[in-house]
Amino acid sequence: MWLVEQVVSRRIILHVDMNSFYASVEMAYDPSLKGKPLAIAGNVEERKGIIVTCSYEARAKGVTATMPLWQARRLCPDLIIRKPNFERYRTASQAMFELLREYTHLVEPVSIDEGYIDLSNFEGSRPLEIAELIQERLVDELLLPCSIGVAPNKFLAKMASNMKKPLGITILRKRDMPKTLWPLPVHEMHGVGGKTAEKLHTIGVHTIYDLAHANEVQVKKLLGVNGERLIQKANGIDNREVNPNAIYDFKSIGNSKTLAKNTTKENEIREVLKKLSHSVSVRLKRKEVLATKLLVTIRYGNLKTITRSKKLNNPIGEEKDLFHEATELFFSHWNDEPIRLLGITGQDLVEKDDAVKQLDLFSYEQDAKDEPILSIIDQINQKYGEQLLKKGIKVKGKETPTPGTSFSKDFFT
DNA sequence: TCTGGGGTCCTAGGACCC
DNA sequence: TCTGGGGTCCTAGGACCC
Repeated sequence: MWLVEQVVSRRIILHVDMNSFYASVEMAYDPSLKGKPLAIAGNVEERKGIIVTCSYEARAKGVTATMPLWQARRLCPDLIIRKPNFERYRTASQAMFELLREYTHLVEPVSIDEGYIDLSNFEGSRPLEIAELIQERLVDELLLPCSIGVAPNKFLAKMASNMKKPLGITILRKRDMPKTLWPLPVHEMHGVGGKTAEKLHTIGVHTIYDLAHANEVQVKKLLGVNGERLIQKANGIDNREVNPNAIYDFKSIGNSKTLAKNTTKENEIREVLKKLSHSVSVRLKRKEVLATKLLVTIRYGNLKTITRSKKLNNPIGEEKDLFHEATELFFSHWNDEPIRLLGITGQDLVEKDDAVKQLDLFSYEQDAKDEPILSIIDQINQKYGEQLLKKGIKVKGKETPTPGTSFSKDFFT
């Protein structure tokens, strides 16, 4: 126990946070944009465009992320607006993480533009020197500015990287907390949003100090298990590890689209669901996974948003299957009011190979009673024959198990 | 002229089973 | 007569983050 605490307390974690990432990448591609008020905005030609991110020159004029485009233009008439170019951002992101991995493999990307590094076992230079080197190199080699937090755990590193922007490096030790962390309003804490802050205010918690010293029972009653975690973090305790493999266990893949105009037309709705099914299918295939649960999001004209989901008998990934399930879900729950946004998300993802094995076991049990055996074999062959063949598995057609018995491994040669 | 699109995690109620 | 209690699965919604 003593040993564990020694090890834990000696960790050195960096949080690297890229400064106005999309805008910086655009500036790296087109140096003429440098030093100018630049905003990246979606839906530029439609009425619902909002600012995704903007340069510090734009921020100086009052432009902020999520601000409607028309409002940003009014605040900053010479604002340069670019549409997002995700391919570019992904490429820049990869280059950025590769640079970080030159120092250790213990790099955990959190999103496209931020990540944690565990330098606890790094020999040689001091953590601050490494942070400075990383920051310099990202600017010199990729033209991308970042802020870095250096701390004994993820939470403090995250809070630290947020303290100096742009191009800051902040060390936040536990003994610095009373001076730098505790005086901050509680809503500036990572994990505390508007609603949680409001709830905390009702019990007299206004600063991170207040939270650190709040009554645990009271906070837990108010916020559930999250309340306990928040109190721990406010006290500088966070034992979460830096996990370089976290990016591989993604849980869902979805796409949604705010329509140019609200609609009640069925053919338009089908058209949108079709496009969404297509893009989700492409992304599922790229990651070689299938969805065992499908979620449809409907946002009405009054911004009321509902989700309807369905557990699927068989994992799916094909556009037509996604479309089929999505339309069924949609039309059995739509209240006929005008639609503003539609979304399709595949959840509970399984590896394609696993899915094939499981499907065979189940599909026989479910379908066998009503259908001739051969047609089930045909079904499997039709749907998965290609994949099975690739793996050197051939489905036998001559076996005739009694309906009601389940498939065994012997069913495949 | 308000408010996009990609996610994760947690909670809570009902069904169902033992 | 008047109904336990625990566990799991499914679904819907909410909060939060970038």
